[in-house]
Amino acid sequence: MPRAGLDTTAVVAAGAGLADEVGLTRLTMGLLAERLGVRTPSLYKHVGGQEDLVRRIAALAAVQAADAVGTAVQGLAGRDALAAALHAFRTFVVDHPGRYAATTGLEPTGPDDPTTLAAQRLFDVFRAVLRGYGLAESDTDHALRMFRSLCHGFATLEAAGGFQWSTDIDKSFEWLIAFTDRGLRTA
Amino acid sequence: MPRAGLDTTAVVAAGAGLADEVGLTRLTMGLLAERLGVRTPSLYKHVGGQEDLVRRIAALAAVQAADAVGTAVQGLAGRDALAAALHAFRTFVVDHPGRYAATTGLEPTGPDDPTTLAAQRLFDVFRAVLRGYGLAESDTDHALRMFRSLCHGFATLEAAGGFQWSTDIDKSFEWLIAFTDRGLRTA
DNA sequence: CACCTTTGGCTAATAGGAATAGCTTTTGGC
DNA sequence: GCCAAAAGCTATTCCTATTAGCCAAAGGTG
Repeated sequence: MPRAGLDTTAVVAAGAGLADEVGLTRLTMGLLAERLGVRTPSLYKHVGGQEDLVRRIAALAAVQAADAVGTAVQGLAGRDALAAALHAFRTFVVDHPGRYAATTGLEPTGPDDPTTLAAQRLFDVFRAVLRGYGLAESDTDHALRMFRSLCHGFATLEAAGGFQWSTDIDKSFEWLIAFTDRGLRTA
Repeated sequence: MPRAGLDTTAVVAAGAGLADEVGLTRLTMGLLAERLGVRTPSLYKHVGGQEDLVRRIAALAAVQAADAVGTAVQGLAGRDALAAALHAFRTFVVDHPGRYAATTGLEPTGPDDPTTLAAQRLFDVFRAVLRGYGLAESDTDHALRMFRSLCHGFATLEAAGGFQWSTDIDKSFEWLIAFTDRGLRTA
């Protein structure tokens, strides 16, 4: 029997892709194994189990989101940076709902948790965007949390199909950007 | 064997309570049955299965949240109403993380879905709060979505322990209220 | 009160997914 | 070519959801 040549990274990447396709809740070890052309128990040579797999997918998602937002923000400041960051984040979540879902609802195990570290990168990018608004030092953490709540809330609601009625979601998003920009400038 | 005297409402209520205690993901039919002093299959006389149970818990949560926020807002307007609504919502989610989690991540089955109807009640309360700001008709839906994203994002992040570092969460929440009020008044 | 239908509980059994044990073969360094 | 480690496999266990089918309790009706 020829070997599949898997390793942890490949398994996690495939898991993330599969989660995006079928939804995180329907991501099963058997389905992932089938996708990789392997029997289920073989996966346990590369990941510790389903919980470990989800944690690793979450870490991957955090890194990728931070990269996407960081790249989008390059060379911009103020409202342009804000709009670019929000757009990039939203796009990431819409394109990768499964792996983003992995990041929600996991209690952090500690400060050396890879997921925590990856999330830190995303915070740093957001913090850089806020810097352009010249907030007082004492306001920065609050603004960061507000910012994160807004991004996370909008993204999860949209990904879950939570916005029911007909008004154009893109327009709402632009409105939200303008709203945030206004609020930050008058802080 | 004496009867336990269960009905659908009792099962759902117990399920919601248990979800709050142990977390929605650890809510199992066996655990719920044990809590009710009954064997697992008996639950299927009252609810259609686990998915149905979660939907019913979600509907319950939406109704209760709408009641809590609606009551808190009574007789208030403007910034006071805004602050009261946000506080009530946050308190509800912190006190009932399990049942609130049930409301997230379920695709709406249709417009006559009880969960959708219950959520509608919550929207109406929020809409009433916004009315106090005298927004243009065209802005209302956008503001409503923004509002909802903010509430949902903050609440889920806090419930998941997502706010890591040390800054006081209550202070951040007050800051968020002031921020929103400012943004809405200059809309 | 006897009867009988409905209802809510039970035991037993099925199905499917996660995870482990232990065997086997490939792979890569020497 | 030899050998230890790694990566796959089959077989098995455990746990949870769910269904089938039986039986007793409640409650209405003569």
